[in-house]
Amino acid sequence: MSQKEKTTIYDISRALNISAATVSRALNNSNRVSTKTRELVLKTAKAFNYQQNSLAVALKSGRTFNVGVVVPFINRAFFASVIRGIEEELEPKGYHVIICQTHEDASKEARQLQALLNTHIDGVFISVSKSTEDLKHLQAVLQSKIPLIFFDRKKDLKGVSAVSIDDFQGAYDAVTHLVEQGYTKIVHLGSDRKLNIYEDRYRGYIAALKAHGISSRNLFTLQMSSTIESGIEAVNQLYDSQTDFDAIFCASDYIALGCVQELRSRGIQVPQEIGVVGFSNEPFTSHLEHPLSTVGQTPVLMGKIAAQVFLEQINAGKDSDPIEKSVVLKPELFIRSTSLKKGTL
Amino acid sequence: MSQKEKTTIYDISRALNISAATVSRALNNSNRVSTKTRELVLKTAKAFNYQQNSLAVALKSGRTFNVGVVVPFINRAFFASVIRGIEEELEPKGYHVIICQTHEDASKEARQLQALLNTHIDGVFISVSKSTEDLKHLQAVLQSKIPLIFFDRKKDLKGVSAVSIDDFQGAYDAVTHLVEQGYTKIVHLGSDRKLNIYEDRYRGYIAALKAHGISSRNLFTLQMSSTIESGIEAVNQLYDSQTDFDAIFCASDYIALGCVQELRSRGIQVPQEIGVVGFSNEPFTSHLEHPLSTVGQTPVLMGKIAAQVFLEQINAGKDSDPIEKSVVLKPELFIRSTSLKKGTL
DNA sequence: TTGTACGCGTTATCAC
DNA sequence: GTGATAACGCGTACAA
Repeated sequence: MSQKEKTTIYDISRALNISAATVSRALNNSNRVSTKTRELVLKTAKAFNYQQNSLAVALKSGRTFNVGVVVPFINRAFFASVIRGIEEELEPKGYHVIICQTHEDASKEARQLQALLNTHIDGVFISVSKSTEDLKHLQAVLQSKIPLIFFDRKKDLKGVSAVSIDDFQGAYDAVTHLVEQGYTKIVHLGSDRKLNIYEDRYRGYIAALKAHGISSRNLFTLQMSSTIESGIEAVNQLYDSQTDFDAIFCASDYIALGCVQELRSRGIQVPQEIGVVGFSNEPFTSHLEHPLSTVGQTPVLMGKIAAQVFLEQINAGKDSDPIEKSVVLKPELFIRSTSLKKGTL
Repeated sequence: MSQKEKTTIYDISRALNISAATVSRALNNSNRVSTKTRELVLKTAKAFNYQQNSLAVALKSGRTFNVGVVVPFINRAFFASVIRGIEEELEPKGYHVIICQTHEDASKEARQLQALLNTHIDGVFISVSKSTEDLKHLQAVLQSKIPLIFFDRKKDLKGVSAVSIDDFQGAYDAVTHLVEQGYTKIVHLGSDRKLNIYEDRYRGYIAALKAHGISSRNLFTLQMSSTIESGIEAVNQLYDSQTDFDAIFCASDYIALGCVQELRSRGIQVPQEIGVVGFSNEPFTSHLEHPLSTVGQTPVLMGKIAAQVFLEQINAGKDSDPIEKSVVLKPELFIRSTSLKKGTL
C-alpha cells in the first residue's frame, strides 16, 4: 500500500512483462508505442504511483529544471518581489527557483555562481552586488552555455539579456513632477554611480532640469548610501552649506525618509516649503502618515518578464546564438503627499 | 584552455593511467589510497579544473543538498527574513534553498510539496497556509523519510519539529505593557484562530488581563484578516457598538496601522487617549512618524534555528527515529510611541 | 511496435 | 593499494 521505495520504470516493466524501454516510451508519449500498451503502462503507472526520477532525467538530459536567482539580499521588498515574479512565472512550467544572496559581496557572488553552475541549473537571474567589478564569474556562466539574465542592476556583457526599468525616465518624470508643482531649486541625493541604476537616475535628473530651462546654477547633487541616516545627514549638510533649495529628489526611499524626518524635526513644512520624492516605492512609503511620493519599479512584473526572456532563450535551443534582449520597463510615478505644493491634501 | 566539456573522473583516470575508482577514492579522502597517488590525483584534478557532478552523486547517494522552503508569500518581510536566516545557515554547509510560495492555497501547497519531493530535496521547511486543514501532503513528506520542519505556523503532527516564537508570551507581554502604561480597557483584534499563532496570541491576551485582575467584563475581541482595511473597519465597529475601550492589542501590524489611521482621522489622540500595539515588527512600523509599538518575532534567528534543527536531524541519520524537537523563541517587545500613555515622547 | 544495450558520472563491493 | 564491475533511474540509438 504505502510504497516506501519509489517505483521505477523497471517495476512497471516487470509487472507488465515488457521492457523498460517501452515503458519509457509510453510515458514520454512517443508515437512508437501501440495505443494498447501505452494505456496499460499509464494505468499501472498510476496504480503504482509512479513518479519520474528527475535526478536521473537531469543526469541523462543535462536539464535540471532548476534556475538560480542571485540577489544582494532576499529580505528586501524589491528583490523579494522580483523573485516572486520569477517564481510565479516559472513554477507552472515545472521549474524551481534556487535563491542565493551575496550580501553585496563580489567574492561571495562569484562563489554562489560557481556553486549554482555545479548544480547544473538551467539558467541564472542576477542583480549584481554593488562591489562587483570583475566579471569573470559572469563570463563563466556564459561559457557554460547557460542563459544569464540581468535584472535591475546590470553590467555590460555581450550576449546577456537584461530586464530593468527606465531609471532615466523615472528620474525625469519625478523631477518634472516637482517642477510642475512649482519647485525650482531641486537637489538630487543619489548613490554610487558605478551602478548603472544610480547613474541613470542622475542623468534623468540633469536632463529634466535642462528640459525645463532650469539653470545649471541651481543644480546640486550629493552621493551617499541608501539609508535613512544618510538622508538626515544630507539635509544637515544642505543647511550647513547654505544651499538654496526647495525640493529634493532622492535616488532611494530611505534617503527620502531621512530627509523628511530631518526637515520636519527642523520645523520645515513638507511639501509646502520643501518637496521630496523618493525612489523604489518601498512598502513603508505608502503607510506613512504623510505618504511619500516615489517612483515604482514594478518588481513583480520585472521578475515575470525576466522569466519570460529566460524561457525564450531556452526555447531557442541551447546551442543557438545567445539572444541579447534588453527589456526596459516603464517606471510608475506615485504622487503622494510629500511633493504636492499646489495640491490640496 | 577553456574546457567547455566538464572533466570527469575518467578524464583524470586516463591521464594518470589509473582506474576511475582510484580517482574517486583519492578525491573522497579514502584511506585506501597511497599518499602518492592521492596527491597526483588532486593535482591533476586541479589542473583539469575538475568539478564533481553533483547530479551523479545525488542519483547515487540519494542526497541532493537541496532543501525546500514553503511559505505563503515570499515577498513578505517576515517570511523573506526567515528564508534569509535559513539560507545563511545552510549555504556554508553546501546546501541550496529552493523556495516555493503557496499564496495561502492549501491545494497549491500540496502540489508544491509533491514537486519538491520529486526533486529529492533533503529537507522541507514550511509555514503552512491559512487554508491548510488536510495534512496528507505533510504526511507524505514524513513517509519519504524527509526531515520536515515547521516554522511559525505549525500543525499538530507527530515526529515533526517546529520552531516558533512564543506567541502567547508575546501577547502577554504586549498587554502587560499596556496595563503598566495605565490602560485598563483593552480590546483584542485578532485573526483566524484556526492558525496556532493567532490562537496563542488570543490566549496570551486573555491570560494577561486575568493576571492583572482586569474583569472579564472588559474583555472584547474581534476576528478579522490582517489588513489595514480590517483595522479601520474594526475601529468603526468599536465606536458604532459604543464599546468602552482605551487600548487595542492587534495580532497584526497591518490591523494596528489601520486602527491608528482611523483613530487619528477621528481626531483621537494616540497614545494619550487610545493605546495601540501591533504584532510582527514589520519594517514600516519603525518608519512611521509615530512609530508603532509591536512584538518582534526575530525572523532571521527563527530561520537559523530551523536550519540547525534540520542539520541535527540529518546528522542523526536518515533512518533513526524522527526527532521531534520544539524550539520556542522569545518574542521581543518593541515599545514605541503608540503605547506610551505615561511616557514622554 | 518492441527489445537490447549503452551512457549520463559517481560510488561501493568485490576481487586481486 | 588498486582495478574491474555493478548500480543509481532514465532515455535512446540500434536492431529485430
